Amino acid sequence: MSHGLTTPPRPTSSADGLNPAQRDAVITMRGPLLVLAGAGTGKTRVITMRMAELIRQGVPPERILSVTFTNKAAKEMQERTQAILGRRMKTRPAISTFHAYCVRVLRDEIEALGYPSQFVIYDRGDQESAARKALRDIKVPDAALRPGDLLSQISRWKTAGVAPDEASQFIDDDRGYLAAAGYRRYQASLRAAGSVDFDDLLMLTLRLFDEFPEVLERQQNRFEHVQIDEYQDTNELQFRIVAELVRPHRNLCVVGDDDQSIYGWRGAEIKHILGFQQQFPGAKVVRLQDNYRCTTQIIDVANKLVKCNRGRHEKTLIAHKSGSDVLFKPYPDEQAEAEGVVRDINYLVTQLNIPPADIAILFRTNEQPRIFETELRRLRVPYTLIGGQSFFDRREVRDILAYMKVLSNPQDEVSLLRIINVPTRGIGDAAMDKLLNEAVKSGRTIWSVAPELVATKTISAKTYGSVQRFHALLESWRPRFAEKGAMLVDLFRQFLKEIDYDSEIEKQYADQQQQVARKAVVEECLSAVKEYQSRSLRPSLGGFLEETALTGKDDSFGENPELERPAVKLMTLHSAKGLEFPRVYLVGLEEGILPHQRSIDGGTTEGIEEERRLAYVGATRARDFLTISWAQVRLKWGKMKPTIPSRFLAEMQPEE
DNA sequence: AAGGAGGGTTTTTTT
DNA sequence: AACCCTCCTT
Repeated sequence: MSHGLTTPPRPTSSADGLNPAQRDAVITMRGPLLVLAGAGTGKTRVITMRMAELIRQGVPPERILSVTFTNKAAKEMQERTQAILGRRMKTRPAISTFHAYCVRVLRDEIEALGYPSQFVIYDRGDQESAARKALRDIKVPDAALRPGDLLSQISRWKTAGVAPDEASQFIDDDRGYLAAAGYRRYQASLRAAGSVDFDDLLMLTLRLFDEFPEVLERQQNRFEHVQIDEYQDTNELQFRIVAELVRPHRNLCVVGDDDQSIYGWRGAEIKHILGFQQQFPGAKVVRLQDNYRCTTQIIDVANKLVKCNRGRHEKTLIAHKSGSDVLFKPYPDEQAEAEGVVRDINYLVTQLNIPPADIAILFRTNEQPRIFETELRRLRVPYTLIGGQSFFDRREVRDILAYMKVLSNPQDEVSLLRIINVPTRGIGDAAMDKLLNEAVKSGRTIWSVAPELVATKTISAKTYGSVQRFHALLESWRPRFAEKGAMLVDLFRQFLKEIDYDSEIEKQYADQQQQVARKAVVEECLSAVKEYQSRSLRPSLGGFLEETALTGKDDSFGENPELERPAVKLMTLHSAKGLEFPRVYLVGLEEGILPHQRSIDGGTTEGIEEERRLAYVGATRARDFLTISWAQVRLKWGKMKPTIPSRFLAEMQPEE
């Protein structure tokens, strides 16, 4: 049987769902291979199988690099491989996200680029603060260019490999001019703090590869095989890193589904999966179209929907089990929608004994779950909100992480700015403004310009005293945290006591219950540190921060992983990628929400097509039951506004 | 400098 | 409706 474009597979008796030719290609092939795997065709299983087979054939595990999209997926793959191979695996395959892989390379090699090896990774919140500060430093008012917009422009530039100095060549209007200036300032301040953002991790790795052949060679020699999951979501930088890595042997296996590409806004380029055969001539292509997850009814609806997209590899999923019809439910308003959905769920859980964990509510934006949460709480249905901003965006968590960052890195001005007056210690906005202006102007730290400003009476002696005291406090604690074998949790608890962080909470929240809840959040942070310390070989504040930046919510915080809790799952369509549930409620199918207003306003077909793929991803998360709902009236900024049913509804049920 | 009242704005998804 | 910013008072 020939390789190349294989025909849709007939289901075979083999449990892996591959026909012999595919099996052959997937498992034994070297050289470039593209596995086009539709939703629910078991692509993770295929990639794991391949890895296990390579190891069986004698490839040392550590010579295989598997790149996944999330840390959660990495962990899962690690476990599956372990389960297949058990004791035969003496070493472990390198399984990680792109970013985690880059961090490992950079920790060893980044000094060549003039960065400290102990660089700090800025998470999304830090990036926003840094962008805000950059705009402040160059005196751009918020109205002219929002920090969020600056960030996405910076990200686009970085992904395209445009350095700060070059950015002005790529602008066509005043906003672009401001953005270019903002980019220069932003990057300079990260540089000065020895910090990197997510894009830097990729960009700097690529720069190392480009400028230091011996570094590239070391990495190339490390791996004999590279495989990438969710290939449809790779951006330009990731693509180029991979291309460099596999250049000597071309043993690259990528798995993905162009119909599930939902990160275009983050720079993901469908062209990489669509053009794989041009990029890697001679590549074999295997299509997996047998869906083992959903019912015929669900697949039918999903197929109809995604067929409306133009730029895609043609394929049609084939379902293998029948179930009940997909339900389409209009509700008078959003309140009724939440009540209706939760009433259904409550019935399933209490009357039919369906495990709550079998049920998911999926939505487009993070403002949607609120009302569902309220209903779930009212009926006492256990639920968890996945992702979103729940934990990490809480003020206390951000404060605490900022303190840790400042303690582990004196240069981190962005974090310092957040906490220098939290709790209030007499360093007000006016004084900070002057300190920062002088610091920016002379390119020094606020600590070193403070004496001059007090001498010229720019700041008051009282303020100066507070600044000095705080500086001394940080300096006295820093070495204690840096000590070898320091008990991080205990130290940090003492530290919080000394700065009297509790007083901040008490001041901020009048309500007793709120205070208790917020203090519990602080405790949660501390237990995360404790947990990290007990598991880590050489624990340090920096190590903890790196982990939280990279893995975020899944691992380092929270007792048991959110996803495994016996509760109804609430999450955005983006977070639902890669998951499946017996029962799914896809809510808010309205113009302006799905497709999102911003994509509609963008006016491009690609924008709408990505929204359509998002709906497609949502629908195909459901194994057996899918309910799609929308509200006919929705509360927007305190006002009821009639809605227009999503265009996707008509596409999913064409005869109506 | 700090806290509180009043007014204006709200535009997505996340490694 | 909720949040953030600004201005005002202490």
